[in-house]
Amino acid sequence: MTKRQTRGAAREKLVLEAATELIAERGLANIRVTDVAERAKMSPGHVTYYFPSKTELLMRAIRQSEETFTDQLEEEIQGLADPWQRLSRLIELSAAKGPRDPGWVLWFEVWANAALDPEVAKVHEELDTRSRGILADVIRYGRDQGAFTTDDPETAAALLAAVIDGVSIQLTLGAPHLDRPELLRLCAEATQAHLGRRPTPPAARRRTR
Amino acid sequence: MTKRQTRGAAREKLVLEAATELIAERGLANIRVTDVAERAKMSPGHVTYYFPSKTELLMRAIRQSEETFTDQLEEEIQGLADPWQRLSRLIELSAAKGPRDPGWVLWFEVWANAALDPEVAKVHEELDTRSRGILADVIRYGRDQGAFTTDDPETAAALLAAVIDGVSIQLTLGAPHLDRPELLRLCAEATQAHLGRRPTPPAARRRTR
Amino acid sequence: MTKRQTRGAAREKLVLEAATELIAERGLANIRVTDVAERAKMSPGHVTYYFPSKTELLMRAIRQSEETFTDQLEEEIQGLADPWQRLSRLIELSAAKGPRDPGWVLWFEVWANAALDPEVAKVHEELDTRSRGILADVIRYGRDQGAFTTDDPETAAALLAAVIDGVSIQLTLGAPHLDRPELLRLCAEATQAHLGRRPTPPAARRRTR
Amino acid sequence: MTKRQTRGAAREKLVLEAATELIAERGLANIRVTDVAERAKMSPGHVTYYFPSKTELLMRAIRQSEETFTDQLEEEIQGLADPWQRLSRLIELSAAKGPRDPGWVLWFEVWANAALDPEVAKVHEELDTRSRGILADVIRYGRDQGAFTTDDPETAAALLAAVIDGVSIQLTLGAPHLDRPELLRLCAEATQAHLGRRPTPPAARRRTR
DNA sequence: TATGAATGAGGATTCATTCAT
DNA sequence: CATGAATGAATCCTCATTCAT
Repeated sequence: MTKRQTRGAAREKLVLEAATELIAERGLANIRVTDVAERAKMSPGHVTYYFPSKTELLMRAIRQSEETFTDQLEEEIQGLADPWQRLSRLIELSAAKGPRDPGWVLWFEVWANAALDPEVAKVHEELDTRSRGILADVIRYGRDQGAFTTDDPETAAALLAAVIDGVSIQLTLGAPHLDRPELLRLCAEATQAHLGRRPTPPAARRRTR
Repeated sequence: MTKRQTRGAAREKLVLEAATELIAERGLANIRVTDVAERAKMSPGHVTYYFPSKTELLMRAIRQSEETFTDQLEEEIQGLADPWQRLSRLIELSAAKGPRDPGWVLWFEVWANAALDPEVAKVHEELDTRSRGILADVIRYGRDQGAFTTDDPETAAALLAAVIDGVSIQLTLGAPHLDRPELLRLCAEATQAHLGRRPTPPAARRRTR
Repeated sequence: MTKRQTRGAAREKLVLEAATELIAERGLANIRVTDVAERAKMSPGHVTYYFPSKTELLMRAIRQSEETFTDQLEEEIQGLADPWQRLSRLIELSAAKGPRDPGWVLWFEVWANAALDPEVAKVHEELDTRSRGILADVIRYGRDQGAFTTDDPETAAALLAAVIDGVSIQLTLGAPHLDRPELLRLCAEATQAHLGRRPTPPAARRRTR
Repeated sequence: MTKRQTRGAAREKLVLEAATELIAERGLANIRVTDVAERAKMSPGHVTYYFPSKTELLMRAIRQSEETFTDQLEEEIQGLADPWQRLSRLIELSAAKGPRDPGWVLWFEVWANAALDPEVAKVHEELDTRSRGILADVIRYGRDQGAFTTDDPETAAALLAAVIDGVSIQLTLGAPHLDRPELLRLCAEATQAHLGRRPTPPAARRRTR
């Protein structure tokens, strides 16, 4: 890898980061190529040089953001031996941290656009599949450890994904009716009910998506 | 109400319907005042006459769509005496009907915009509150009938809302991993686990949101 | 025709005229929508309102210019009873008036673009067909009057068109080797040779295309 | 000439050829420096290194293309002793070969641009003069051989040039009214009429401009 | 020589909004 | 009420040209 390539990759990453931030802040439809360029400290023309179309740019930004999160999630999860703790930590890390959580605002954009644009739909499915795979892995691990009772980890993962999504919507939009710990407890409870008993109440720690 | 007012109201409704359809089809960001005017068979100038700003127009379209649905939902639900049946029918009517369900695509738009625009956030909270109120009513009814065990219908409603939302995202985006009946069963199951046993298997009928 | 329509048509004509002038002055590739708008005294957006694309605008400008000329040509030609005079006047009116003759610069643009763009090719063929039709009519008239000898007016028209075009290129580009009267004489001579003898030398009058 | 210079000249020629092809294919206005660079298999920066401005590049491409053709034309013509044959072969080689003949599409560009840009006008005059010189030479040769009757070869050449140009426009733009042999016959006929009788029927061979 | 990343002015096109009719 | 022509700011994208390597 030459110096030039390194530099190019670095600048590309800059653009991606700028785009990611801006989408979360203002929404896909409300940012201009120029905004991204400004934040990435380069010319608008150069943003287009790397990313031929606006859509292209935004798609890539979304994918990168999610991959970064997933990598961190998997790594942290591996360190926990107790299945219930692992599950509970997964929920805590995945669910929205609170109003306007950038990671989830990004997901809202993906959902809205995936429903309309086949290109985005493809990206969504890809990310969604990987994400659900991680959930299923956690469940399989618990089953193999004898902690969970299930013969269909995929279905359990679908339920888990649904609750996390549903609860995160409420958290991201600042639903004033329940606080975060309570909502996360609901997630865990629903999953536990599906996977078997032993409601080990999860200890809560923090981490921003 | 004079003839003129009646006519005006009718045309206003036309615009609203046109806007609602278009948002679900193409997304908030991709429709123009002119598009709405064309579909409502009037001039762009006249659309603006009724709705001073584009935002205004879209906000009202969203609210009206949801109110229509809620009205129908409540009416149909009232007719069912059995609490479990009522709950199960609620889930069935509320959850997405399948890929690209217009009602849910609209919700995706609301989420994405509510996270960024206080105006939309206000509308979202209003609609969301009413919606969760209906869920809580169903749960309270079940508790009063002795079918459900809970001393916090609001929390139960929050869980129910979360699962319906989460599952509907998967259905609307055409997740290929599970089919609708199975996903609805997951919703019912999770709610039942929270509210007490007695898993009355829900009878399935159709209705479009 | 209402006042509004009249006004619309008038403004459309304004745009057309502005575009025609500008193309002849600077060439198709070197004018901007803004330039046309400025000369037509309206906003650039409105130019696009009438003519969705730049190409569209320019095509129409070209067609209108040619039609105007053709109409005038036909009218003037009709007035001449003598076939040789009619032919000679046709040549004089059609051929380029001198360096940078606007009408012919426009034709250069048409040729260059017709060779590359099917849309323009279609317009060219249409105009070219009408133009050659007029030449053929003049020749047929001469034959019917007993002045010309030919049993194929179309072929004679093709030759006449070729000489006029060829000579006009030289005149428009300011070829310094021959003057206009001499070149027009060559056109007439070549046609006469093809159509029969009696080389009535044409009397020259002026008219700008 | 060192190896380096040879290599440089070779690359320069590559650029010229690429530009020539592209202009004929897409038109002067529709090609980018980058396009030329791609076809010449070098970087856009390097194309600019050889040709400081886009205009410069295109001018030279046009000139080179024409010189190549003229050289070949003169060589082939020399081989024919019979004046009428020489003339007829000249017409055949010079006139457009059919729709979209690249050499003539290039000429269309030159005409269109020469009418507007003095730089191009200069190049056009230079090429045009040389070209008409060849025609005049052929005519002088015929006169010296006693085949043609004329005391003004320049004028005869002007007529010949005009017919060839006019007929080639029709051929290049795919005029569907006459076929090539017939049109070439018209060229020869018109020239013969001007130069004297003795219509030696021309033998037809091929060559691309 | 040669590269290709980077620039940034330029220009077509879009579209909410206004307003004369 | 209703129209739709007219506006012109906003914005995406293009591309000749530069320059560090």
